[in-house]
Amino acid sequence: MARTQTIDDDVLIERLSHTFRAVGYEGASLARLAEVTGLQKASLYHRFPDGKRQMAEAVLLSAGDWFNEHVLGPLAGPGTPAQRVTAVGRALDAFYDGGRKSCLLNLLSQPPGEHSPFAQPIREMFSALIDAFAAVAREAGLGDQDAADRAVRAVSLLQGSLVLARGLDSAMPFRAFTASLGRELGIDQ
Amino acid sequence: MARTQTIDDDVLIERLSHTFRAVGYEGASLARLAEVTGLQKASLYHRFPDGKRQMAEAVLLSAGDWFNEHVLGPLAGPGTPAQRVTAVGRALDAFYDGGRKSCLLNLLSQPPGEHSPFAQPIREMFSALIDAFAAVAREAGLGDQDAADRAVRAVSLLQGSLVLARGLDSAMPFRAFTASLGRELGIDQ
DNA sequence: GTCTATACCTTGATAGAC
DNA sequence: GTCTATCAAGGTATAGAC
Repeated sequence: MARTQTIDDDVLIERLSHTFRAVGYEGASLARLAEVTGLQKASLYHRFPDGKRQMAEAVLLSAGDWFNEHVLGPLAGPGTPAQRVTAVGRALDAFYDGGRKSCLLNLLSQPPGEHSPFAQPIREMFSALIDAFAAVAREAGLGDQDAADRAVRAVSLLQGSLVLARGLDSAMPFRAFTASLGRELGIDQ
Repeated sequence: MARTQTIDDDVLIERLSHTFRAVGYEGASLARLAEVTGLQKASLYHRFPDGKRQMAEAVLLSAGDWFNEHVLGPLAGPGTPAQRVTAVGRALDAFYDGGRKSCLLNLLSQPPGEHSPFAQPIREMFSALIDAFAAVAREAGLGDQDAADRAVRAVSLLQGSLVLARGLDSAMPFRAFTASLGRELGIDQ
C-alpha cells in the first residue's frame, strides 16, 4: 500500500477548499491541511511541490472552473434572462451553502505581503462576474451604464451578504441577496 | 527616559488598527506590530498583558467608539433623514479612506478557531448599524419590513463594496456605495 | 514604561525509508 | 505515493535590567 494514490485529486482539492474557506489562508496551517485531508505534510508536498501557496492556487483555480461552468456559462447561455438569473441564484446558493461558506476571493485578498500571488486571478474573477451580470442586464433591456452599475452592485451585494452572514451567524442576508438578484439586475420576475 | 509613556494610547491604537486592517489578524505578527508602533514586543505586552488578542479587542472597541460617535449618533441625531445620511456617507468615506481601508468586522470574522472572542462584538456592531439604518429609513416614510430589508442591503453593500474595492484595487465600488446610500434607504435626495 | 535577551512552540518545508 | 523524523525560521510570550 501507499504506492498508489489514496485520495482523489477532486476530493483532495475539495477538502483543502473547505479549510481555506473556513479559516483563511494564514489560518490554514499545514498541520491542519494534513489533518483534514488525511495525508501527512510530506505527502501534500508531493502533490503540491510549491507548498501551501500552490494548494491555495489550485483551490482558487478549481473554484474558477466551477464558476465558469455553473455561473458564467449559464449567464451567457440559452433561456430568458430571468430563467438564467434564477438558475445562477440556485447555483450560488449551492456554492456558498446558503451563506454558510465564505468566498475565497474575500479570504485570499488579504494575505501575503503586498504583492499577493492571488491578486491577479481574484481581479479577473471579479471582473468576469461583473461583466457577465452586466451582459445579462443589457439583454434584459438596460442601458450600458445602468447595467454596469447594477452589475457592480450585485457583486458587492453577493460579497457583502456573505460577510454579514458570517458576522451575524445567520443565513438571512445571503438569502435576501439570492432572492433579490433578478430585481437588482433589472430583470422582471 | 523610558520611564514615561513614549507613545500616546490613541496613537498606539491607531497604528495597531492600521496594521490589523491592512494584513488581518494572523498577518499582524508581534514583530510587525512592534515595528509600526515603534515599541518593542515586551513594551506592547506591558500595555496589553493579554497579548495580541487584547490588542485586537482594543482596536475593535476603539472602532466601535468611533462608529458610535460619527455614524450611529448622527443617524439618530437632528436634521432631516437626507442630511443625516449624507453626513454619515462622508463619515464612512473618511473611516474607510475612500475604500482603501478594510473593515475590521470582516477581517476579524475568520480567525482563531470556532469560538472567536471577536464574534460577539462583531455581531453587535453589525446589528447596531442595521438597526440605525432601518430607523432612519422608517423616519423617511418606509414601512417596517421594507426599512429592515433595505438596512440589511445597505450594510451588505457597504461590506461588499469594500471587499470588491480591495479585490479590484479600485475605489470605484465603494464610491458607488456612498453615492447610492440615500437612495438605497428610500430617502429622496 | 521601555529595553535587551531569551524561552518555548508552531510554522512551512525537506530528507530518506518503505 | 505515503510515511516518520527532522530542520531552520518565525511565532507568541516572558524575565529581568534600567
